[in-house]
Amino acid sequence: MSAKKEDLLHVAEILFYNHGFHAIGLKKIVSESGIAMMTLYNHFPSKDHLVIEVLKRREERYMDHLRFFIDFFKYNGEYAESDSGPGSPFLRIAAAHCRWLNDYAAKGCLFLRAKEEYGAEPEHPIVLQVDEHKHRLREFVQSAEPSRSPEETLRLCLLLEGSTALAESENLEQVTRETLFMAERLFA
Amino acid sequence: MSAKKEDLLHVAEILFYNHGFHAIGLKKIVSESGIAMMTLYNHFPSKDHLVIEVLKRREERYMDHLRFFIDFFKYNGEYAESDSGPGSPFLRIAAAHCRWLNDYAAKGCLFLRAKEEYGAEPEHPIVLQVDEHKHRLREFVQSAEPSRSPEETLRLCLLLEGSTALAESENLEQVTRETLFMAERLFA
DNA sequence: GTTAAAATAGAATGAACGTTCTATCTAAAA
DNA sequence: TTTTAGATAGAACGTTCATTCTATTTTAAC
Repeated sequence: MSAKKEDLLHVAEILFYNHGFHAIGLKKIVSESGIAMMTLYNHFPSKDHLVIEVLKRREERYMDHLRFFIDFFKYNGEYAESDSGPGSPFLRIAAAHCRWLNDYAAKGCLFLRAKEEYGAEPEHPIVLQVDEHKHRLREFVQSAEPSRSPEETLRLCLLLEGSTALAESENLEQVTRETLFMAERLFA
Repeated sequence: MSAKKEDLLHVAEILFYNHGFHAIGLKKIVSESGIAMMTLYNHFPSKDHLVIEVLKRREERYMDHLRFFIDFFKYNGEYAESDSGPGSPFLRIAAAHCRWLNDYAAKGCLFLRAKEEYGAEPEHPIVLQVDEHKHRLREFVQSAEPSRSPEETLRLCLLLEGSTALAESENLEQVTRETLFMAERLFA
């Protein structure tokens, strides 16, 4: 991947996340990333393709983040104040997700936001990309602790979505604390 | 309130909810509601003012819905399959909210969506309107069962946000079932 | 029935949109 | 050194945006 393309995707993700997909024009993206309009169209045939690539790369980073911090919390019990040790994978996922919120996601879930903005067409490629992402995330959670029932997996996903949404309007530290408390109550 | 203004706000809310705020132009709103452009500007000085009025009315309907179904579920224990009777206000709020999701909110929280689309300016009137709405909602939850701690109130709000978000990508009946299950586990 | 004010339809405005075009520049292959 | 292909900057295209203007019609008061 060329350095210009990296810059482009980096700037595009920041602008899309801060302003929304329809609110940001390609001119702002190329001017802020210092590349030419035709270079953008050389790498991506349309704005929609750029959006999809941004989503793919964010999913990759989010999943890497989860995997990294699940392991990290395994050896550092800081996901909760209890003495119960490193905790189950479910608890570590909750902690890793809250860390993601703190570091990168103070303005909601970019995937849901994309689905909301393009969701009037349920077969739109961007919408399908988001649906597939949410499916993969649920499967990741399930496979992290296969002994859990599908219902328990859905409950953890609900906690993750809830913490993301609530952190948009409430104090993140409180949201994190209560998310981990609820996860312990439900999955201990 | 004139009938034309009612039509305008009704159509605007549907279009905003289905397509997003930036994606919908005023021309589509006036043409779909069958009124003149200058009539819109006679009632609302700008698109932002129209958005705020749409949000105000949706909050009113949502709160009325909650109040109505909290009472309804008080005398009809259908919020859960348990035999525990009509349940606490917290449990009834969870059930009423899931009913709202089923009837009116399959595409996420319109308030959060507004905050996300206009949130680049934290002092934007639309953003402030959303912040105030979320504050009022939390106070409503707290006052519905004053014996609950602020932490418990935040936990229920997290469940509400989580069910709204998760219902965008998962089956609503499953989401409802697990939301009520979690509420019972946490607040029984 | 006349008059004053409000509401109407639809065009006009200037800016921004996604996309394409053009003409210049860069850099390796021959 | 010349050739060739791709990358570049930025203007141009046709459309749509929020907002304003104009000219006509409707409404209500006297």
